[in-house]
Amino acid sequence: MKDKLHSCIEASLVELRKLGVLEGDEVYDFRIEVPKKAEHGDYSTNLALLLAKSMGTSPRKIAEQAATLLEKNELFHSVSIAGPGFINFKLADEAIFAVIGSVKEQGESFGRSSLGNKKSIQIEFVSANPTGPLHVGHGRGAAIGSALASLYQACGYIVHKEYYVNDAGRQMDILAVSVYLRCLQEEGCTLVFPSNGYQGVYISEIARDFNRSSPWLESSHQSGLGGLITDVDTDAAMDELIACVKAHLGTSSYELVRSYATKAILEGIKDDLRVFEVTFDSWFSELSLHAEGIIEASLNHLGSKEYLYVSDGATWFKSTLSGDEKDRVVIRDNGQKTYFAADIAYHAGKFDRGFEKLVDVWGADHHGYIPRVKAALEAMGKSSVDLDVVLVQFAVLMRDGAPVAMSTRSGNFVTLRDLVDEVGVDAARFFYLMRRSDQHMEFDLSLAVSKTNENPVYYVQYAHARICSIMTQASSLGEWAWTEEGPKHLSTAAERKIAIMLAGYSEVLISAVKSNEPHLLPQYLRQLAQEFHAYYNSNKVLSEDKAVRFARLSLVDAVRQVLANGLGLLNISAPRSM
RNA sequence: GCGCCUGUAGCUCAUUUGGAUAGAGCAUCGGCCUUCUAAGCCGAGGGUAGCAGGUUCGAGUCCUGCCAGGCGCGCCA
Repeated sequence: MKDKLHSCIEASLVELRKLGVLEGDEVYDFRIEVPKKAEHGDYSTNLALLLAKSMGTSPRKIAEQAATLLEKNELFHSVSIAGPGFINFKLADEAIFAVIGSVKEQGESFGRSSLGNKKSIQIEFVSANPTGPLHVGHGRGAAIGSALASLYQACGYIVHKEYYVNDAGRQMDILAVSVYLRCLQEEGCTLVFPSNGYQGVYISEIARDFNRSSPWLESSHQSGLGGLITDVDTDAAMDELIACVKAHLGTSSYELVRSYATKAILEGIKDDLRVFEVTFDSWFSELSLHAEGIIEASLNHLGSKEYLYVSDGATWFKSTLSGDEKDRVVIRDNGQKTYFAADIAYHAGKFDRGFEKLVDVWGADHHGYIPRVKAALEAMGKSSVDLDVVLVQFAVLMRDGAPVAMSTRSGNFVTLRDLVDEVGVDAARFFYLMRRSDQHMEFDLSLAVSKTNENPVYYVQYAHARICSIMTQASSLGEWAWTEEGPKHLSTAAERKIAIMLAGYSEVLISAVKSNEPHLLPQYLRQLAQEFHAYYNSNKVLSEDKAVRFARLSLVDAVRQVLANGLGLLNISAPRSM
């Protein structure tokens, strides 16, 4: 509808130029908006305010001239001028309620658009280190990433969802050592478990399973690790411990422990996501980049363009060339490639795989990482503007009014699975998606768990269920249909408001995609549900008057369809009864 | 110290990307089930949008300076 208005106004601009009222051929970025107050009409535009600025005349005067022209269009019931020079439109009933027919006709695909023009986009999200189960912090990234994926898809993009598995590097060594120490303990060895190892109970469970499946370990258990395990919890001590375990087990056995542990954790993560109904198209292993020499290749590429230099025995990437605070190490003086080196190869590789646009969903604590990745993409000859990084803030987890400390290392955290078990997928998702992702969010566990009825998801779902119930009863009264007479029987402000909201659904999806802000959809759905609930309470849908009944049924059925479509994109159920 | 982000009702958050009188939920108070689901609706109270300037027809939104909070600042990932 806004598009239609937009072209009407464009046409009137041409007229104004012909009449000599308007000079030049400047393009004006005027906006069509739905005013907050119904008295201001169905739609309004700030066109005259913009014109006045460049022409140096009074906005109201221009508005009047434009309004006289526009009034001739049969789309409008009336055109008026208000305030500093807003042009307000009241549309003809037929135009306003035409959306009902569109919803009916398009059904599940109502709201979809071709904005993306089949552009291929990859969305990477969650990508949590495989060192433990997903906790409630990861849940937000999972919800946002999957919602974004659906939104992009609805807007005409070809979407690929990926999970980047950080299965290489020191953290995985720490994981392997943690598991191995638990293996020894299971077999009766007494040892001091380092506090900077992974201490969650799930580590012991993995160790137990591993012991059962790998009796070859027994000999190594018996010999123990000697006196090398200390309770000094420094990074250096951990490195020493890692080296010690590697030497003790030998490379192949050590790799066996490590890959077993990684696999077990990853299976757990996949399970957590399955329970949360989040799916991925691919799981990309960081290890595979190392194994296949891909990192090497991308470093060579950077080297050949003179983006690398050696200093203090390490190899550095000149990220400051693209505005990063400092240059970054890609190869440490011990010869090991950094995580960043892998990330360069990974991100550049995404474009080589054919994706035209990338979205990364990261924890907000990684914000300092953006400049170096963008710098790397530029240096690799890719366009950094095709990478959007969506930062997801996860500030405080509250229980009984007090913050809950969370740490993967200590195993002291609330898992995503626990949350989903307690409140269900629908409530958890809606809760995560309701607020701007880059905004700190207070997650009140006591509230989420104990008073689930306060979750706004039920408010939206309830509206849907209510309409379904009406529909069931309507069908028992016989066939009904939306006819040309319909608009005549829909005349209240509330009915217009609902129709305008329905017409704006597609734009909500588009702006959510353009700004990577999925929360716009839940906000919209809540508002639509609110309009419906209010309408329901003051107007009987199943009126005695057949014509009125048909019109109202058509309106609320369109609401039902849009609620269902929106909830569907968020992967939240739209129950027929509650 | 430097960088990024944030500051809106008692609490948790929105605010159509610079628009008209800043809105919801929770909490408090008062109404509405003998008409379609009360997980709902209607009403009341509650605001110097951190503070101070600036930009312009117009600022919660943009700019500057303070104040407060969060995160980041490693040859970790």
